[in-house]
Amino acid sequence: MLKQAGLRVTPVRLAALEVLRKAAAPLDVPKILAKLPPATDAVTVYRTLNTFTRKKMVHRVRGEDRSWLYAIGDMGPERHEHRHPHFVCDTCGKVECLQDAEIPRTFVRSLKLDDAYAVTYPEVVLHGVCPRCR
Amino acid sequence: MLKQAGLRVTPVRLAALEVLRKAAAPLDVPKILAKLPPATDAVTVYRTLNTFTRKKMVHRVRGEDRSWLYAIGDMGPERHEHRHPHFVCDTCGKVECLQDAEIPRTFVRSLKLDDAYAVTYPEVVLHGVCPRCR
DNA sequence: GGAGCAAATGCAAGTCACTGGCATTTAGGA
DNA sequence: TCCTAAATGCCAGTGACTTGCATTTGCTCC
Repeated sequence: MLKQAGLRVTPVRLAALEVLRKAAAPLDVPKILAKLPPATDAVTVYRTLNTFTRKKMVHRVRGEDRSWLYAIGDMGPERHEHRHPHFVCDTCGKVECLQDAEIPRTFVRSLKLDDAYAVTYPEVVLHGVCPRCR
Repeated sequence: MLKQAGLRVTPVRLAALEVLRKAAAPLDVPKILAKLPPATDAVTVYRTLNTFTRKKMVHRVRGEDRSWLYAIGDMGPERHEHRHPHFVCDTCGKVECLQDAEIPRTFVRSLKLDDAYAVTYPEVVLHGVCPRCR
């Protein structure tokens, strides 16, 4: 996979890929770092993930706390596309996955977007006040 | 307004409220700080805004990057509800407002959400690749 | 119109995610 | 095996934000 991208095969890269491969969900850098051997240099990991992103080996998505989360190719957007909306409570700041509600397949189309934009998936965040804060 | 919330009336608080009152859009702390008298202590402003948030005098919404934006009560979510979707390019990371596309009024209802959640506005972020990165 | 005190402030210092510079090491083609 | 560009590791720096603590200041109660 590294060779395919024209990158050298190095221990850090292999380890990072392995962590992402085993991950059940997209991870941010600190979480990745925690799963890597203790002596691993944080700077290298940041650079490694930037490289992976540039080479499109991983998907980089925004986390709820507005950090970047990384996920390996075949478990990227498709598997984690969050077909369900999220709910952000503007009082307590908590975020919930609304598993039950599904974003209609027709939704993106209904926006009548310019064809120049290639949408991979829609993210819906409902703002409001959660049951606990009302 | 401060007294109503059971807070003391102090110069920093008055100035911060004034800045938010005059703001056309939600601001993050650095931006607020820039509009305050030069000698204003950043720590105090952070604390002030946390206090305002706790007392529900301001709305705190998430910014595009990992930051909080603050807006005063009556120009909070309603006036800045971003009735239009946003587009995030997962290649270059840039965020755009898709002014032309409007989120259907019926959208939130169509999700058939639990009544316990009081939705003030829906935020839609389309992920994909922007025209420039294709 | 004080006096007293909790609340608010200001300053120093610390944390945390992340970046840039630069010397050293190393992968991998010749 | 050699050589070089690529990758790493370490240092230091940035920028947003927090914590601790001593000092100041609104505000209540006399």
